[in-house]
Amino acid sequence: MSEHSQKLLLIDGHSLAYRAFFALPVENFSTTTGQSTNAVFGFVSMLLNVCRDEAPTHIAVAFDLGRETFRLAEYSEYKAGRAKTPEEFHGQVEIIKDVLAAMNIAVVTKENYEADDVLATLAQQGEQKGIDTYVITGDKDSFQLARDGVTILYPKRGVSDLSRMTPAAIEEKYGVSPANYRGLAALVGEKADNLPGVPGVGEKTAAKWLVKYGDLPGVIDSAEDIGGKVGGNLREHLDDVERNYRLNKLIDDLELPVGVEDVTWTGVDRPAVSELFDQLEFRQLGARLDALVGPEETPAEASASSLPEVTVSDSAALVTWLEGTDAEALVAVATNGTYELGSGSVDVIGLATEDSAISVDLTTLDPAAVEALAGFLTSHLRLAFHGAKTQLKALADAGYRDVRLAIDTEIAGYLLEPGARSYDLAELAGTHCGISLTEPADDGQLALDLDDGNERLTAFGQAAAAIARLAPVLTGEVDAAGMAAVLREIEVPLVQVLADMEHTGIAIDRSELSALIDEFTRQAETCAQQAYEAIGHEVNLNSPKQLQVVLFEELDLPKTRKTRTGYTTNAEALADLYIKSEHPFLEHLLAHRDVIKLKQTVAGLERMVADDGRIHTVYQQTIAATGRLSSTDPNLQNIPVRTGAGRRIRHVFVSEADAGYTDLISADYSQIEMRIMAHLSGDESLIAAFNAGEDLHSYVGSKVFGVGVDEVSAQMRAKVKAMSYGLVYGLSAFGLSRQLRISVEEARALMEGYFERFGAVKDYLDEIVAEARGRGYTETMYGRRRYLPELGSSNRQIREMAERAALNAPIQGSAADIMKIAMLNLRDAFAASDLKSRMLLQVHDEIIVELADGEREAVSEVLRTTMGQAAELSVPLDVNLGVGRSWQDAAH
DNA sequence: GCTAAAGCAA
DNA sequence: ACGTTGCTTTAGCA
Repeated sequence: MSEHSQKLLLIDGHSLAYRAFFALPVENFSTTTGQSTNAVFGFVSMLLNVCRDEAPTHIAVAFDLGRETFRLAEYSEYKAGRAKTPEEFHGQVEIIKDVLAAMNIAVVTKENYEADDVLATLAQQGEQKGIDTYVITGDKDSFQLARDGVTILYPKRGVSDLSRMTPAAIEEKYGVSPANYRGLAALVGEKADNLPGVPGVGEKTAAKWLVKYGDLPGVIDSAEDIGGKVGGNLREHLDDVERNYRLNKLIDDLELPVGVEDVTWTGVDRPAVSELFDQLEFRQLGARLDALVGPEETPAEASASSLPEVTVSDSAALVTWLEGTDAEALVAVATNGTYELGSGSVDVIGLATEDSAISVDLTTLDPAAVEALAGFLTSHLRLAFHGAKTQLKALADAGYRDVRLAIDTEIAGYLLEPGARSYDLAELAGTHCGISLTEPADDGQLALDLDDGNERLTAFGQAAAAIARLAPVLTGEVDAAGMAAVLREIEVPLVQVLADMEHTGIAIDRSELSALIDEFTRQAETCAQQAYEAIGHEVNLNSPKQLQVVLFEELDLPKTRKTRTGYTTNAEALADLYIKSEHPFLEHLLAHRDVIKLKQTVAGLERMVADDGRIHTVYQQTIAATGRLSSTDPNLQNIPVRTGAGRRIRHVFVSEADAGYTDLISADYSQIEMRIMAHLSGDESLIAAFNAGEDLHSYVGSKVFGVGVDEVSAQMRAKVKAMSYGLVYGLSAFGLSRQLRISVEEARALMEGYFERFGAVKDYLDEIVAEARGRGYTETMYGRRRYLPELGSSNRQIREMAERAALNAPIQGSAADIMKIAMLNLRDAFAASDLKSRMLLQVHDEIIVELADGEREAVSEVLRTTMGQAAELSVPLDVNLGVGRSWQDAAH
């Protein structure tokens, strides 16, 4: 290529990124992970346009480097008074640099110099080599660089519309040559750089003087000759003008690590750019890049088509495959099985490495093959599953015990995006590996043709093959996000602990349960009859719609708070209505509500009692966005406890005396979230409160109300307690006032008093939200993330919800992490001491253990110390214990 | 089969 | 508008 056809493109990276940031609405540009991308998008879009229009052969992007520029050293007020850069801009410059790296575009910086100096130096070099040069920058000082062969592309509005500032264009616009532009800028001043000019002198006057006296030194020499008010101003501000003139000169002879010849543009690393654009969720830019450099061959198809062919294997082939598999290799497993009400079975297993996959019908295996498979599953060190827990339970029931889990791709997917709805294997394989997969029908959806048995079989081999490909990709992403320990040391080991707890289940006193059902059913009927009598007819008390007719039309009671579909009939509103009207219908309706809820709860429990007389709840490990577990089938984490009638339900959860388990023991963390808040905020007063050994809320109350601990009244304690707990949820003064039934003013005063005493808590909560807004996610003590893209929403309600979620997530999530660590350590501690007692339930901050005969003292000690030592905080982790035959009796 | 409303837990 | 994280039940609609 001959020299004169070369074209050099020089870009001021920071200046263009910053302009792009303000040109594009930030709320329209953010990834699902919460990273703002508007500046990146605008910058890259501009870059692609210019590359298309100018077809440069050389490109360099300069960034400012170092805070102590020589200009600042000379003038300490340089660029002072600039608005702080918005949170959402942070990080975007680094991403732009990543994109540039992927596009093989040189990034040039020079310590203590600004980007424009770098550009001036490169432009100077370009000119000497006779290369056509284009400088893109939002800084007008660069106009001094314009000459034949050096054009400034100056963004008019936003970044997409660039003015071509040739020497002629500058002359026309400002009335001075590019060489004189510096003088003009010095006279006029530059507000953005905090460089004041001569008052009353604008571009027109400055240009007139420069033309008349030749250049700025000429103007200064002739300052005495200039009359009028502006002449006087000039003479008064000569120092400023000379300073401006010195500072706005761009340095064009820097020693740079690279020269013009080093910034040849050789084309883009298309796969790297694609991956970045995927991460940034840029769709249209990929197509525009294709138009520029030609489309990429699709590696997605390549990897999908290279998924290994699935071989349907018999006993002999299975044994051969197992023997031929490297002991170090990652082996993925996908099974077809069921597990319900405490027992399960498996009939198909798919096994795969990265390049080999088999499917096996387990019902056809001979004993030797079964033994070989069982041995493999318990000994192989790198087994990967997708949703292992159910499969481990089913495998155990089928005789394949102690399967050693190394990685679960569903959990890895959850950690990467804990707010997602599901972690479907086919979806993850598609988005992370470009594999398209038709999912095997799992959970008993076996309505397939028997003729199609082969297809059903191979589906599991194929799933295993996808897992084998997916696992290293996902673990790499988890590691990169700093969650390696959360995955490998908490979540994956926990799978077996939960599987064991679910498999064990908790014993139910069935006769007592059915007696409760009868009792609640009778009471519900009585309440219903009384309610009907009060209004003279029957109505479906479970139907809010029908109730609204009765309450607001028939009885003409005052309207309650509006819901989307009408007026609320919730308990709070009904209680208010009862105070106002004293209508007996309301009384009976509320009583019915209470008792029907209890009836539903106990009836639901009875349906879930398995043949072994126990309830086997299922813990969901990939649902709660904060890292908590949840419980289903049935939910044992919301069994009533606040009312006497509710607590009677806990009386049916018992230890199984006949099997040698005398009691249940319940261990719960005392105020764990408040303790975490004390630890994370480092608030000395709150830490002191926990170390004081007094009742926490009374102690805090004594500080807030300025009285002695003994003088804290029950009301004061209740207020402080509500306040303390509300903090963790982002409670407002309004919410506090409503909960405590006090005025908003009083609630606000209470909050102010609280924050006065516990200021570091407030600072910490504010900081969590600010930090989350900046980087797009929150983090627990152990690095578990929660992404909150809604923090950038322009919808206030959505944004504020995200803010409350942000301040809650690290606290609730750290508590969840600590409890999970405690559970792992408890499992080990029980095993180490050869204790027969076993963990049954987890209710967020509580563990229920079934206590084997004679182990009360030992287990109590293990629970207290293991839970207490699960984390090292700056406050003690207190554990409360209670023992009794039933869950209720074990309450403390 | 879906959503809304209700209410239970930490 | 106003307090986080969940699950289950029922009614009522499609």
